[in-house]
Amino acid sequence: MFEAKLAQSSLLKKVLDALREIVEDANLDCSSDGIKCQAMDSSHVALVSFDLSSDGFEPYRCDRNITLGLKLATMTRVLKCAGNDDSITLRSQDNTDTLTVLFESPNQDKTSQFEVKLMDIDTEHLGIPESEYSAVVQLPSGEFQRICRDLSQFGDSLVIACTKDGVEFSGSGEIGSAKISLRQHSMVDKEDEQVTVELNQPVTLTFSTRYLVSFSKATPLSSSVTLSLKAETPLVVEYRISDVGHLRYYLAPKIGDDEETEHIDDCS
Amino acid sequence: MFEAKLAQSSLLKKVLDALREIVEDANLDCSSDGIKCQAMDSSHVALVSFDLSSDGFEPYRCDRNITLGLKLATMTRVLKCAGNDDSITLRSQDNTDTLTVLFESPNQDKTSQFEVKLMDIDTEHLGIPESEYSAVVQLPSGEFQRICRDLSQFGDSLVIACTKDGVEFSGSGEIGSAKISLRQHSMVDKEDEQVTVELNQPVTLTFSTRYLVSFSKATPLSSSVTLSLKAETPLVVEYRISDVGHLRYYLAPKIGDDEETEHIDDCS
DNA sequence: ATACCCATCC
DNA sequence: GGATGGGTAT
Repeated sequence: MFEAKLAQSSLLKKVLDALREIVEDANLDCSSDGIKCQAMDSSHVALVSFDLSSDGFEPYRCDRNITLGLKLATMTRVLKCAGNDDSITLRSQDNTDTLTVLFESPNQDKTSQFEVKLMDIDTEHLGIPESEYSAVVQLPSGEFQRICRDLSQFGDSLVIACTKDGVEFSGSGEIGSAKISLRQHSMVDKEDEQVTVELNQPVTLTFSTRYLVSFSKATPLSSSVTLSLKAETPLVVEYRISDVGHLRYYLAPKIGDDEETEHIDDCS
Repeated sequence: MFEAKLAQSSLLKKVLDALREIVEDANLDCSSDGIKCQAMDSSHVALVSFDLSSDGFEPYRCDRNITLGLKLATMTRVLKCAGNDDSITLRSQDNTDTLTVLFESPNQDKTSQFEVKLMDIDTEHLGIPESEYSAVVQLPSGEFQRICRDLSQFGDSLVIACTKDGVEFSGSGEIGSAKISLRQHSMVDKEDEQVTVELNQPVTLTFSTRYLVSFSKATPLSSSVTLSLKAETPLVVEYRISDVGHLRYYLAPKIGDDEETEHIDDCS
């Protein structure tokens, strides 16, 4: 028996929104620790994973490890049925291929219950090596989203260059070229509006703009985002989910003259 | 070398929005006086021009006269990348076909720089004769926009009739007819909400509603607008841009039974 | 790529 | 309540 109740169904909605553009189906791996998920986009260029600790749920019960294969389009439909402040409970009996989703309104006056067919999803679980990154940039997530969106007007590739002074995003295409610079400044009142660059070594890498735009759909999850860069290593884009866990994207840099994006599993 | 910095990039954005529906490409004529622009719509029915005095820029530098041929769709994309309170700097070296656009955030922590290819645009510079108008109407720009939009539901033609008492806008079409009257009243608290009619002679003229609706896209530039009317003379719709200059549209009245809009250069 | 509708912010 | 921006649908 698996049962997990989250006070804010909206949180799960945001997580789903953050995945939807990247993957169609995903396995939730549920254990006594909590819920983990790892999924690759269909072209094997990007990987997304998230971790929700059991501490974020109340109650949380997972008698034995269970994998819930979800069709995200279905889950999106279901989650649209949640009220803004509804709680959400996920429940699955062992040896069934069904997930029960239950929404409860704050005042308990309305409950909505859904039964969703589970899928059997082929999965390749990649171990992601811990790296010492050349640069770790933290910036407001809204700023990152804005930059990705703005630069998407200027070509398919987005260059991220980190120096001790800050970080520079650039792109160029038919209509012209664009370069956006953020200066490091940690002296700001609000921690969430900081831009910080932890630099071991200056680094400049090129990525597919389209994927970065998709990644930034996770913006509602956190007010800030961190980018971890290292040559010939997938970029990590991480959104912390307060008190519960995190959501991370991985994207291999484009390499060489043709600036093709490498498959992420070519870079292991 | 040409360089002009405007504290409010939003001002230039509004100017572009005011042109976009009328013309696709436009030449900015830059001199030590400032930046002027004059462009005709593709069917030669309407003309738009604006004047931005060098006083509105700081710094402003224009070593020698230079014409910047802009594709407005490109400039629109670039200006979308500006933050709300960013300054904007336009810069062009002599003998290049490139315009540099630089946005700087108020706190200087973010800068965005764009390189845009300039165009070579055929231009016919019309001299616009000064006229003694039969009537000059001033009204709140939002009111004018609302009236144009409302009357656009009632036919392609919009009649403007000025008398000593005020101004009357009317239209009629298949679904019925509409007449909107504004009484002159200069006794209002706020000058911007006044409706005034300076009348030399009562005048009633008919215009293409569609163009007037387009003109009223300039509403964000000024809280009031003036309409200058005279028989057989292009209507002038003027928005003052405080401290910097103005933007004007010209539109020949429809004449005769068929109520065809005359080409503006037929009326010189 | 453009237009319409919905949601969020002022 | 209105306006602006973003997302979705055509």
